[in-house]
Amino acid sequence: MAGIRRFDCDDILDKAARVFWRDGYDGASIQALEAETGLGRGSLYNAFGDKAALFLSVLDRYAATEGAAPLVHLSQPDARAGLEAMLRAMAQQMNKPGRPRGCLLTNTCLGTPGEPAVKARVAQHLARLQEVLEAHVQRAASTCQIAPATDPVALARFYAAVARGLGASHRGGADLAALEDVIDVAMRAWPDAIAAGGVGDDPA
Amino acid sequence: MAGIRRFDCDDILDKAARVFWRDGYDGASIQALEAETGLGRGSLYNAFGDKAALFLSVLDRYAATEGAAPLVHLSQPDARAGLEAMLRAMAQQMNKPGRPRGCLLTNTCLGTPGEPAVKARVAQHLARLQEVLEAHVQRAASTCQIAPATDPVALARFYAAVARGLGASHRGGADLAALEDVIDVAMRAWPDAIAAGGVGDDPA
DNA sequence: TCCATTTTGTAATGATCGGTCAAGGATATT
DNA sequence: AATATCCTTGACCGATCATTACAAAATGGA
Repeated sequence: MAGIRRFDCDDILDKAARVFWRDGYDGASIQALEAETGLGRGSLYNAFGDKAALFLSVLDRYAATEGAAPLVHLSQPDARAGLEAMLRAMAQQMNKPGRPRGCLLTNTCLGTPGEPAVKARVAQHLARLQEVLEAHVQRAASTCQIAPATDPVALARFYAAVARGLGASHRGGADLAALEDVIDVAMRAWPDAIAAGGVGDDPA
Repeated sequence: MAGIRRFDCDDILDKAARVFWRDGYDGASIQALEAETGLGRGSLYNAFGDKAALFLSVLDRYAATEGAAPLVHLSQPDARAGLEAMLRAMAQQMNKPGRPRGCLLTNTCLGTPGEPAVKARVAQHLARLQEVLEAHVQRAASTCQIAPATDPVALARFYAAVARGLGASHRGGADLAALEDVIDVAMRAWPDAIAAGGVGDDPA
């Protein structure tokens, strides 16, 4: 039956990701993983280890591909436009047909990963988004694109929360238009350099 | 041992809620529910039906108590202050000691409720928040508290997404200060009546 | 051609899952 | 006091879970 591996690991990880994405870590059965990947139990265990190890591999690949894709928009010079493009890319991504709803990382974070190692890895990947956003805001501040009084950490926390809110809303059934609305309003919170006041010292 | 019911249904529902809240619907085992409530399987099934029916009862009670509590702030005359008070009440509520992390409704929405009836009920409760927020924004508009060009649905969608983002962030380990930061920034998106432009027609 | 290595398919294992059932005991009604 | 009704207890069921063990098979190198 074998001799040399007959499948592409990344391809299998992508297919397995769909199952975890749809059913959650605990909800994904080995049987479902077999069906989706087309591999037998033996192959899965041999190639990736047990369920937790497989999921960790899935998480890492997801973070490196789907999760990282929208972040490329942050590299454009205009910090505000970059952030907005990132959020819109996330919304577009979620609405691509034939894909499970929501975001794998957010779903898993909110779900019930019995394995502590899984929880830790998810938290690690989510923390990375926070770091990237903080760096983005810091860059905007150092290039005088936002109001000087802005708290960079607070702003990064906000947009990270918005990203999670997008995932949660989409998982709950929101369509693309609803996500676009959320982004429209969220971008109103961006502290343009023209504005006088910083964050939090609103006189109202 | 028995003859007449020896427990308070609402008390049991509160205790059961903690289990579902912590472990998710699928992750909550009957054994854990027995341990938390102090009741035997028979009593649980006799009083509430099967697991799905029990969870529906839990959801309804949660929505009527914990879920509805922050909404009372919306009734104050100042629409902006009311909304901010609601969000801060949610953050305070999540950080009360000894309670599971996140929001039961959001957790369940993101998790994997195998039962379609459960999914539907969660969606129904989450839609109610959306409706309440829409009504709140409509009231703000009719009392000239926000810019006339504001899209009420979009604004309600945004703050509903923020509320879910708060739950997701808290579930992921965020502390009260982080949630306060998110709220600080989110309130910057409120379209005060003084401002000229509406939502979405930003020239940028 | 033949062997060693590695994958693959299948079966079996022990644990846990949600759900059920019969037996027993306490209360309310008469 | 007797009876009927309801609740509780605990054991039990089939199904499914993740995991492991093992034998069959196919390739790569000699």
